[in-house]
Parts: sequence; structure tokens; C-alpha cells
Amino acid sequence: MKRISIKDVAVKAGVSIASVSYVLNNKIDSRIGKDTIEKVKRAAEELNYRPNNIAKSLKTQRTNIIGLIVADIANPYFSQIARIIEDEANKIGYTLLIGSSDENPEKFEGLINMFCDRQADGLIIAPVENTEKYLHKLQKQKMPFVLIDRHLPKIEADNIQINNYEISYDVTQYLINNGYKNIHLVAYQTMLQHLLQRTKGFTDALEKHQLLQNKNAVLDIDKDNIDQEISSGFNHLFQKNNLNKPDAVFFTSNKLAVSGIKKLMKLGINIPKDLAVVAFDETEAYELFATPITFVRQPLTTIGTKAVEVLYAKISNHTLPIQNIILKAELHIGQSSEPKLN
Amino acid sequence: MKRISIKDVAVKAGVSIASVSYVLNNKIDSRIGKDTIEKVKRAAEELNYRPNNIAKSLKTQRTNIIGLIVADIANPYFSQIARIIEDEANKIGYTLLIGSSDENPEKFEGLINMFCDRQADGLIIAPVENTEKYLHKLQKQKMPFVLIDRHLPKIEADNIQINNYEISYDVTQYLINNGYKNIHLVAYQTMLQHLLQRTKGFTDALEKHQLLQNKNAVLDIDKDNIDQEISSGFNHLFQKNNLNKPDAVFFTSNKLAVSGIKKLMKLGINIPKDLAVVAFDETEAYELFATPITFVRQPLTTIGTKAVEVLYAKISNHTLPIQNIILKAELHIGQSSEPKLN
DNA sequence: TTGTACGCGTTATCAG
DNA sequence: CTGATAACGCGTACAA
Repeated sequence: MKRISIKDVAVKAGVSIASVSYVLNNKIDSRIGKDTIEKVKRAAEELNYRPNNIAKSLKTQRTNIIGLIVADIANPYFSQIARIIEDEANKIGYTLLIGSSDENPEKFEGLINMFCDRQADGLIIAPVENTEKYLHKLQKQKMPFVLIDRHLPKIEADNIQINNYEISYDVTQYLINNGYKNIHLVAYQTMLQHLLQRTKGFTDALEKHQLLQNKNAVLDIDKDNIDQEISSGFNHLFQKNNLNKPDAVFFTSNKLAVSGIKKLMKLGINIPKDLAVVAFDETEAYELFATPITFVRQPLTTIGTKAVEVLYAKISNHTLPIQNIILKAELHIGQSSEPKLN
Repeated sequence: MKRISIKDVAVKAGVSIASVSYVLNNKIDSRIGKDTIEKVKRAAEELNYRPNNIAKSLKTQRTNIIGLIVADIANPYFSQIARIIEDEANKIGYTLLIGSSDENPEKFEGLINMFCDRQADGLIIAPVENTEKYLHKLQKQKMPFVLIDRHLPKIEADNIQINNYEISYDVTQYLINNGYKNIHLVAYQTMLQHLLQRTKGFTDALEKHQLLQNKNAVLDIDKDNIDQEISSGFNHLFQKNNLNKPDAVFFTSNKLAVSGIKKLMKLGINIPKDLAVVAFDETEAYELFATPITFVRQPLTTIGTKAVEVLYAKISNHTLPIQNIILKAELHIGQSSEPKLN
């Protein structure tokens, strides 16, 4: 019941190990006779031979493994992307290894090391803050990788992103066009570029219309304390004696949106009558909310397929120039942001 | 810039390859001198040596890889479990490889083969219908595995499940106690045992109270057509001239529940005034619904930790007896199933 | 402590 | 032109 090795096949077929290897890898540039090919194929078939990937990897220095680092595979945004990447990777004969960083640089480093130790052929990475040095290390050891979702300004690498600034600007513009004048943003307290761009797009749009009355239009939330901070932030914003309550809120992520909408429900705020709501990213949670939520939809499928495509190209040819792909997100309009009455 | 091998360390330390191997694996049963140990450790440190897992695996026949097969990693139920298993596996030095079967036997077989080819040390599997032969094959080649979420009746193997029958019986009993008399079940059209048990628990509870008026109390939905079938089923159940409309619905999965609740919203049915609702499995979607949903919560963390624990034990000792662990799910009571008025 | 066979394919080189 | 031989990738663990 032990594994069948190439040697067993060679013996059974009555040929050399090398011939078996050539036949089974289709490296038969008219070098091997037809009868040999037949014998080898039959023997392999009968013995139900499966090549030992480990031995093959040891020799070829390729594992056909792609590593994926996300913040958290339990987050629907990442699990959906993971699923797409899994399928794409399988299509081209690769296996996907997934790791969750929890936005924690130490865990991130651990994952990088793990993938290097396992000798992944390439990595798809949603990078964490303050991890530039680990990415530089990857570059030094010529490990191909492509960044998704985000990028780090000091890193020159292939990456797939969306037009964070523009879509955020457009969303804000859209709310303004719909008559909203006191729009607030709920964002993460972070230095991650893609999130800062969402904030910038928002404030730039407000400024253009001279609607940036106070710098408190942006609520920065600690990612480790979402529920509490949103709760207290909203308590403050929507307290009775606040004469200048927001008339619209824009959440920059699905987690923020879910937490925020829950709080709004508790506060008994009617959407969109009392308050318009727009969210970033899709989640099935929006579908059960009484008012269909307007949200920014990222092209997840394209992100996943492009990531694999670019990575695969880089694996095949390390000298390829860096690609910086920016995909367009689209605004899916629901009723939570209908034109303001009065 | 090439990889540092054990040989490089040996040369730098001025000792043999064997010594390096012993030192770095802490197999120093007073066999190696202190100075040698020091020299080796310093050399390894300075060269930043990382052992080659592939070479190690080739020799030891162990990969420290655990494979996980789920129906779909994009489904929150599985992505949450995957996350827990990932963390548990990492704790004991294992890496997790994830594959999605889409409930498709061919894909399932492909994943099994892939994991075998990659020589995973063990597998955690949510098995698909009609895949008994592949599992038997695993047993024949002595690949350790543990089944989760479901089990196949003809397979004798370690498995972790929940008390599907009892919890389903209890939920139904609970609805009856709350005054509901025309309770319907929305289930999958399937032969999967764990789902059949949910249905059986439901019908048994109804029968006990002589409430199983018609065999139409169970709506069997094709998993590939959820939205359409629920939609037409509900259209039929809730049509105006139906004099015997349901007063309660129990969904046996989160996907069914989300789809069903969306349809109920469209139909303008008030929950729980017109209809009580209970769902299986947790999802953040329930939280944005106007009425907090009563649902069955599975002990995901325990499922994940137990799965890894049992698998690890089996990997360490193949002769261990089979474990059949049944965990208790609990009913999380919201307002969607409040005692019936009148 | 160390030399070395071994795990199992791949591929350059050599022989027929 | 066809097929075999053997070095190699890199650790592990037994024999010496």
C-alpha cells in the first residue's frame, strides 16, 4: 500500500526511469519510440501512478503554489475574492494557500515567512500597514507578488486597485446632487492609502461645494473597536440638542456600514427620510435591511482574475515591467440615498 | 541570492551536515558538544538559514499540511470555520490548504486528489453527496481525515457534528409552545443526513402535537435555484385565497433564510405579527433586519478546534479509535418568534 | 561526530 | 535517433 514511484512504473514497463519521466511529461520531441510511450502509459495507468510533487518540487524549484494573504478570510469581502482566486489558480494548475493577517504586522511577517518556507511560486497580498520591510525582503529574494485592495506608497510592485478617490468623490457628489448638505464620513483611523483616498475624495468633493463646514465631517474609527466608537460617535452626532445633525452618512467599508446601520436602527433614525446612507462594499446584510442600501460595488471577479493573471505572468517571466492596474468600482443605487425631500 | 542550505551552514560552522541537522532539530540527547551547538546556531543565524521544507518532506514523508474541503469558502458559515481551523492548525505548526467543492462530486474528487498529490498529512472534510467511494479510497491509503458539518451513513470515520435532530425538534417545540400551529419548514432537496435530520426533527415534533396536517409543511428547495423556488413557493403559500396560511416558518440554513426573508419583505409580511421566523446558522445579515431574528447558533469555534484536535491525534497515531463527537447547537431567541398574539 | 544512503523525480550527458 | 546512466535538489537518520 505504499506509494507508487516512477521506478515502479519503469520496472513494470521494462524501460528506464528517464524514459518514464519523459513520456509522462510529454517531453517527447521525437526522441522516444511509440512502443515505449505506449508501454509507459499503460504501466502508469495500471499502477495508478501519481507523481510525487514533493520530489518534483525539490528538483524543479517550483511548487505550483500561490499564497494569498488577506486581513481575515472570515470577512466576506476577502472570502469572496479568495474564492475567485482559488478558481483562477486551479485553472492554471496552481493550488492556493490562504493566510489571515488580522492587519497585524507580526502575523503578516509570519505568513510571509511561512509562504517563503513553503516556497510558494508567488504571492497575492493585501498588505498591512508598516510592512514595507517584509515586502522589500520579498523583492530582494525575487519572490513574485502582486498587491490587491491596497498598496503601500514606498513599494514599487504590481498591484490591482480600484479608483478609490474617484468613486468616493463621485459618491459624495451624488449625495450633494441629491440635496444633502451635511454629509458625514465614517472611516477607519489608518494610514492605509486606499482608505485615505476614500476620505480625500470625500473631503475634496465637499470642499468644492463649500460644504466642508467643520473638520468633524469625518469620523475616524479604530478598527479594533468599531461598535463602541460608532455608537458613541453617533450618540454625539444625533443627540437631541444638536441643531446641525447630519443628513447623510457615507461608510467606507462594509463592516463600518453594518455596525453603523445597526446603531442607526437603535437610535430610531429613519433611512432615508431622516438620513441618507451610502456604504462601501457589498454584503448580503444590506439585503435584509428595510431600505435597500446604496453601495459601492467593487469588481471582485476582475480583481481576482487580474491578480492571478498578473502574478502568473510575473512567475513565468520575472523581468516583466510592473503593472499598476486600476479598476473602476460602480455605485449601486438603492433607496437609502434618494433625493432629499423639502 | 540563492537559498542557504544546510550545507552552507555546515561549512560556515566548520562542522558536518549531520551535526547541523541535529542541532537545528534539537536532537541533542547529550550527543553534541556545547561548542558545536554554539557554532552551528551562530552560523545559522548569521546566514539567516531557513530549512527547506520540501527536502524535509521528501525524506520524512510529512508535509505539515492539513487540507480543508468545504462547499464554498465564500459562504460565511464555512469561511468562519475555515478561519478557526486556520488558527488552530497554525498553533500546532500546520499550514491549511483550502478547497471549495461547490457540492459537486467531480470537484470533490479533484480536491481529494489534489490533497493526496500534495501529500497533506490529514484532511478536514465537509463531504458532498455521493462521494463515499472517494472517502473509502482515502481510508484505503490511510489518509487520516475527519468529517465536519455532515457525515455519510456508509462511512465509518471520525466526525464532528451538531445535534441536528434534537435542535430542530426543540425549535419546532418552541414554536408550538409559543402558540404557532401552522408551521412550515424550508429545507434543501437533498439526501445529506444532517439536513434530513433537521427535517425529521421538525416533522416528529409536529406529529407529536398532531400538527402535521399536510405533507406540504416542508418546502424542499433545489440548492441551485434558491431564490426562484422560494419565491414561487411563498407566492403559493401566501396567496390571498389561501385560507390556511402558515403562521411560522423555520429555515434550515442561513442561505435559505436570507433568501426567504427577502421574499417575505417583498410580500409585505410582517414578522412576527403575521408570521414567526426562525433560521439556522448565524449571519450578520440577520442583524440589519427590522426584527431581530431567532436563530440556531452552531458552536463554530468548538467545531473547528475539535476537528483539528481529533485530526491531529489521528495523524499522530493512526490506530486511534474512531470518534464521533456531537456538539450542541443553541437557540438564540430574537423577536421574530415571539409568542403568538390572540 | 561524521559519512552517507535514501526519499523521488528531472534533465544533461553518454552509449548504442 | 532512441534510450539509459547518473548527478542533483536538500535534509534525515542510521552506521561507523
